[in-house]
Formats: sequence, structure tokens, C-alpha cells
Amino acid sequence: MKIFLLKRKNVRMKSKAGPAFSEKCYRILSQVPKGKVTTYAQIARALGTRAFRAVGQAMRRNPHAPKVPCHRVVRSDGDLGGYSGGLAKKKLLLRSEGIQIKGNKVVNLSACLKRLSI
DNA sequence: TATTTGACCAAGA
DNA sequence: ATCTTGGCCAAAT
Repeated sequence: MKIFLLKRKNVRMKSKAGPAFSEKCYRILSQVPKGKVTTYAQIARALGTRAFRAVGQAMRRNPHAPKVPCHRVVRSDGDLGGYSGGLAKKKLLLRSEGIQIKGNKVVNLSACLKRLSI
């Protein structure tokens, strides 16, 4: 029986089969616990791509609002990046979760960074 | 279908 | 430390 072997996953097909790229981003992001953050690059790498910017686009569009903790995504250099609800809000949310922020950057990023599998 | 647009990144200067 | 440059790739125009 060989009929099952073919449809495992999309190796390189960019058709609209399966969850959209953005949906996968949210799936990954939901693994990030409160008190931790991740980066756009981490998410992209976890998906096996280098589309860091597209990850940002996915957050910006923010399809299902507070369901996904998109405030826990920051830049690789520790800068907060952006937030559709306003940067001040992002800062506030992170602080309320125990993340220390100085200026527009996360203090000691590596300590609170949630690393994702490649 | 082709072009433009980013909540980005890494390396230089 | 800050600023610029070129690259990247999914989504929206």
C-alpha cells in the first residue's frame, strides 16, 4: 500500500495546503511561557526558514488578538521591535510578566530568551 | 502576474 | 555605542 506515503508535509510546495505560514508562527509562539520572550529570528528558524520579516508581518496583522502572546516577541539584539497596540503597551505587558526593560531594550535577553528547536 | 512592503537580521564603517 | 547597506521571504496591493 503506497497511497499513504505521499502527503506527509510540504517540502517545497508553496500552495495553500496546510496551515498558512502565519498560523505556524502562532503555534510556535504559543510555546513561549509567561516570563520568557523569543525573537522573530527564532520563530523563523524553528519553521525552517529565514523569513524573519514575514514573521513580523504575521504579528502585525494580529489575526486573533490576545490569544497569541505576540508581545513576547522581540528583536535579536534585544530591542523591543514594534507592537500594533503601541510600543508603550508592549513594554508594560512585558514588565508585568517580570521582564526587565531599559529604554527600548530587554535587559539580559539571553536569560529570559525561550530557545526553540530548529 | 508583478511589485511593494515590512513589529527583521548580520555585517561593516 | 550608532548608522547604513544589502539580503531575506511571506502577504498584501
